[in-house]
Amino acid sequence: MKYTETELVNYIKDSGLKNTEHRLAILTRISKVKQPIAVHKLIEDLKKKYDIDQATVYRNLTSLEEVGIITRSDYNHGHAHYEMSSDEVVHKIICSNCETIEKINASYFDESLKKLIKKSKKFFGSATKSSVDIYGLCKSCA
Amino acid sequence: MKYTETELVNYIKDSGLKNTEHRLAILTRISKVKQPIAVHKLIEDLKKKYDIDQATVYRNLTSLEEVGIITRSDYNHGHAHYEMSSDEVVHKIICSNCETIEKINASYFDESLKKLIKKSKKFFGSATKSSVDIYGLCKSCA
DNA sequence: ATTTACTTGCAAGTCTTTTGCATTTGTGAT
DNA sequence: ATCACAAATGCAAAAGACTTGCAAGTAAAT
Repeated sequence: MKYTETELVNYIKDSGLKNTEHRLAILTRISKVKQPIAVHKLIEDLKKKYDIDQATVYRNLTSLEEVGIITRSDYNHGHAHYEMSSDEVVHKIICSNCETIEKINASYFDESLKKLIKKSKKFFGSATKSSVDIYGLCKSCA
Repeated sequence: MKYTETELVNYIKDSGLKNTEHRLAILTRISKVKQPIAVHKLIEDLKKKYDIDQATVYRNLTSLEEVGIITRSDYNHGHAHYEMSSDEVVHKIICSNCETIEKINASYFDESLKKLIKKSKKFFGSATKSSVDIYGLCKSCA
């Protein structure tokens, strides 16, 4: 999935947030990586190009997540990862050692997942996000 | 699932770890809660009964997880939760606000999950752990 | 009982994330 | 264009989660 600058700007504006240089830079970076990006990596990358404070990055990650543009996931590594939000449920396999995250297509999950989400809504109240994750060791780490 | 003290002691001994008072206390506490317990809660609980240092708790959580007795999960809250390891895949619904975690039975997932794990092994190298999680707001928080 | 490797407590340190406050900047109305 | 105001930012400090070095203690095999 590719995003044009205009698309990203519109995501921000339509959400009610202000379109600031830093906010757009953060979102652009997230939109350009194929896998969820760790916050420390994101900050490191952004600091190369912009004079940006880590507090700004963290505050923007929170606001962008609140409006649903990006999605946070922890992968048992003690720090958060972010990626663009997506309607389609993506299944991931995560290396417990090096934190490599690979998306896996498993559309045969969709039906049972829909069923589970429905059940969850009845049971809980709301269901906004779902994840199907497998943990293991990637070929380099095994 | 209930565990006797002897069972827990055997888990520890069979794993090659030493059966210390603290280690058993930690494992016992984890085994007695029905849902994954947050580390800060675990430390708080244990300090009421034992003179135990947080470093000891963290070190034991790591060692018990390494040998496979307990399982760590982060739920996008910035801190780890632990529960007894289990062969059966349990599906969970997590309240993004208050961190309530409820197990949900969804055995209709088992087959597609087996398929995905098989695929993951081929694709990645190994697949040791899997999770199917739904996030939302519980009835009190909605 | 002795030995040895594993455990623990303590204190300090690291890493991740948040917060208070003064200043700056988008954006909608004038 | 300019104004006004809420939203966003930088900086520095702090809070929260977790780890580490080291000396002392302990489980368990011999």
